[in-house]
Amino acid sequence: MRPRLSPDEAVERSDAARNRERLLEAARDLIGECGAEGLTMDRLAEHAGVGKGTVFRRFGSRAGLMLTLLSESEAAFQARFMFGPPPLGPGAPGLERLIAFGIERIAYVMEFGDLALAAENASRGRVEVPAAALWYRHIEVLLTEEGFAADPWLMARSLGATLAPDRLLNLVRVHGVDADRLSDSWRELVTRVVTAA
Amino acid sequence: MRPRLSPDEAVERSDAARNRERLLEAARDLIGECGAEGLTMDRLAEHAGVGKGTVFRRFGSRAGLMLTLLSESEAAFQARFMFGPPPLGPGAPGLERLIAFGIERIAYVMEFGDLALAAENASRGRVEVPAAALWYRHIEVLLTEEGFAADPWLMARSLGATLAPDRLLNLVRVHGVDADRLSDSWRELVTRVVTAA
DNA sequence: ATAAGAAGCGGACCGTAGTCCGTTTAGATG
DNA sequence: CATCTAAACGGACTACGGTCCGCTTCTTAT
Repeated sequence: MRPRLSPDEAVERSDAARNRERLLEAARDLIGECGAEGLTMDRLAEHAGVGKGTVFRRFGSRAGLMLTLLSESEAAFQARFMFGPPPLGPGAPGLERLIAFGIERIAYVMEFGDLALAAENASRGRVEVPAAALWYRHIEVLLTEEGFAADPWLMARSLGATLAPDRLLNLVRVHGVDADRLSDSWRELVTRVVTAA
Repeated sequence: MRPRLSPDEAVERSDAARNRERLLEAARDLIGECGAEGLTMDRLAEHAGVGKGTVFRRFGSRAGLMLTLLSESEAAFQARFMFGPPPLGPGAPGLERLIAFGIERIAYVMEFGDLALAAENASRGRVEVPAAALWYRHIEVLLTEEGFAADPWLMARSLGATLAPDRLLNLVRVHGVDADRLSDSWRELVTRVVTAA
């Protein structure tokens, strides 16, 4: 009898693995050529030499694809604020970590912004980027650590909204704001929020 | 010779006016039936008995249509915070007006959120809702009035991001947060930002 | 090796926003 | 009333994201 595999340990079929590699490579190619917003699922399928159905089978949606492309850099970012050296990682006071978090996030968006933007726009009904829950939680913990008692859960989300890629990119690209100015404003914001009135 | 009219005083042709009325009525009908997200441009055209091209000629895009539908309530909202009675309108201290502004905005989004959401999603490249410039300016002025000196322009936009319809609706619909809690958090936020450290 | 069944595959198909362009018509002119 | 022209019209067309389902291929048990 064929051993039933639990979903976790299900093995990927070899052809499936090959196609996934092809698709990711093709995706990076196309993004390199045309930018993230120039990547369409049809062109990706054609460029990778697979059917369109395969693309959607792998990644579920365009957003899912973008998320996959982002995952390494996202993971690296997460690792840095959770386990890395201070002031971003543990070891520094909460406020300093909060400031560092925003500044690093701003830098991150400057680098991977288009991709993050494409990942956010789940076509149907605003699906939240899964990593976001982690950032919010992180901010919430730091707020609490600094003695912020009034609904830190919600305040974390408000502060996090300030760092949303679409907003930041809009400020930079349309209004010509630079990263330093964004960082200064973030510092001012969180400092005032944390400092008891 | 036919007098040349400047673009401002160009008169709308009678058939155009008739069609616009038909379209707006049909749009309100369909939204009443299916909600804002259920309104498609094809169905609108059919329901109004006009061609699809006419719909786009009138409103430019789906977002433009939604904006038009919102315009009266938007105008009313603007009038209230610019000329209405305190604490929302002039006459109250800046901080109180700021608090009132957020609370009213939250209430507004609870009422017209879907429409506002549909108006925001300009399909091509993040066009800013024109009214937003006014809100931001309003917040900026109030911040300055309260003695906030560190880049009030940018801080106004950060605070404004907190009140974005997609975010608020997500909190309410997905996380079950209610308007009062949002209002409390807003009060806390702006109070801390305005109160000098 | 063979058979069986699950996993994967592909591309026709759908709904949607938005564009294009040949045709119609309002309404001003004489 | 006849004429003329710019504005308005309409619907076929494109591009895109996403779904569906009959066919193919990998994997494993016999």
